[in-house]
Amino acid sequence: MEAAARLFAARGFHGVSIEDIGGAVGVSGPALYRHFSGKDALLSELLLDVSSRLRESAVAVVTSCPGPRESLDALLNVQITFAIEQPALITVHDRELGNVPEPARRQIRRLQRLYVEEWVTVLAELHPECPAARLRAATHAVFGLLNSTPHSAGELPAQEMRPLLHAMARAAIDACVNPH
Amino acid sequence: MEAAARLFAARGFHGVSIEDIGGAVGVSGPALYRHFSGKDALLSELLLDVSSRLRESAVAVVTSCPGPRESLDALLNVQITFAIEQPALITVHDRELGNVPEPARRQIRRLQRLYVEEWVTVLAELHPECPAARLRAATHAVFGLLNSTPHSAGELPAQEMRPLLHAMARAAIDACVNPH
DNA sequence: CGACTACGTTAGTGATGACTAACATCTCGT
DNA sequence: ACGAGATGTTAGTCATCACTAACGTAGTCG
Repeated sequence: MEAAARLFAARGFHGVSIEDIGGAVGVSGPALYRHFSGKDALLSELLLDVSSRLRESAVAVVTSCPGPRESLDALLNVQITFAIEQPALITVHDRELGNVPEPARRQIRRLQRLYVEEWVTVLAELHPECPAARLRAATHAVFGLLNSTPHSAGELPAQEMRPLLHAMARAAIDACVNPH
Repeated sequence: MEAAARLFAARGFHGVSIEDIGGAVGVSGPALYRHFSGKDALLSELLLDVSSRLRESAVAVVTSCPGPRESLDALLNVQITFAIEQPALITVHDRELGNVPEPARRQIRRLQRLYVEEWVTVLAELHPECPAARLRAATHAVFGLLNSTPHSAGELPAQEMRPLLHAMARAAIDACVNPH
């Protein structure tokens, strides 16, 4: 699945063949059908895995934080860690939902929506006067900011990237409610 | 080309057939070969068009601005307008470079790099103490933020989206150099 | 009129790719 | 030891798709 994620991120779902994925892990082609019922199922499992891990982390982190300020910091760290350590998964996660067939598609959308709502809830506690739609748009914008790591890969070492992204995202969120 | 951009954005380059593109504009399949030498050429032309338009706008705007502060505002407006009005083009632009064959690929990369350097130059004038690598990473992060519009489509009307993105991006950039 | 060009059509063709079938092999528990 | 299940392999099959060929039909200009 890791190999598949890397290939899907690089060339897109339809640009990768079963043979490619098998080859990347040292087996050849149809061996994969012993583990996945098909190419679609592989993608579904990938996205379900990512979505549920993200949501689980978010829930865990928010419930164990004393207040919204700390929750937001923790949410930022979750997403930043994911974006830096698993750039391929992040890339596939927000590009390939359209290629997932219908039963799984709905479930993935649901998990993604719940993850976003986790953010929006925390932000709403911090800024009760801000309408939810605005907070949702801001959340998506912050995701875009944080998920830019695949594009700036190699520009900066991870140890510098991490606080940079944190500071930028934090500032962007504050600006969202306070247009200066 | 607009139809192709929409389809590529939705399903990925390899997920769209020549027949699909033709069908979307009311002709059927091979008619497209009267206008493009092939599917690759269509994609190349799309990306070349976008990259050069972006770079041209950036150069025009920067040279006609009195100072870096105004230049940055103008650059933000260029990118925001593009992201809001042409979400499909923006999506294709930062996803499908890997599917462009080699002669055109290099040229597109060059234009993209020049566009980024336009931003980095302006930012360097505003923050001379900040290393260029950091500014480059921040620029990519801001692009990610602004290009999030396809994800939050429909959340917010464009008239609200525009100043929101502007404020968030502005704040993120300031935070980049001033980690608070 | 009559050639030429621009632009469309339908009917192949050859390659690629997802998936299946039939056939090894390796590791077990008994 | 041995049969069973898990996990490979190679050799098809069938659909899809980029692209070509051959042909039709305006408009345009001599």
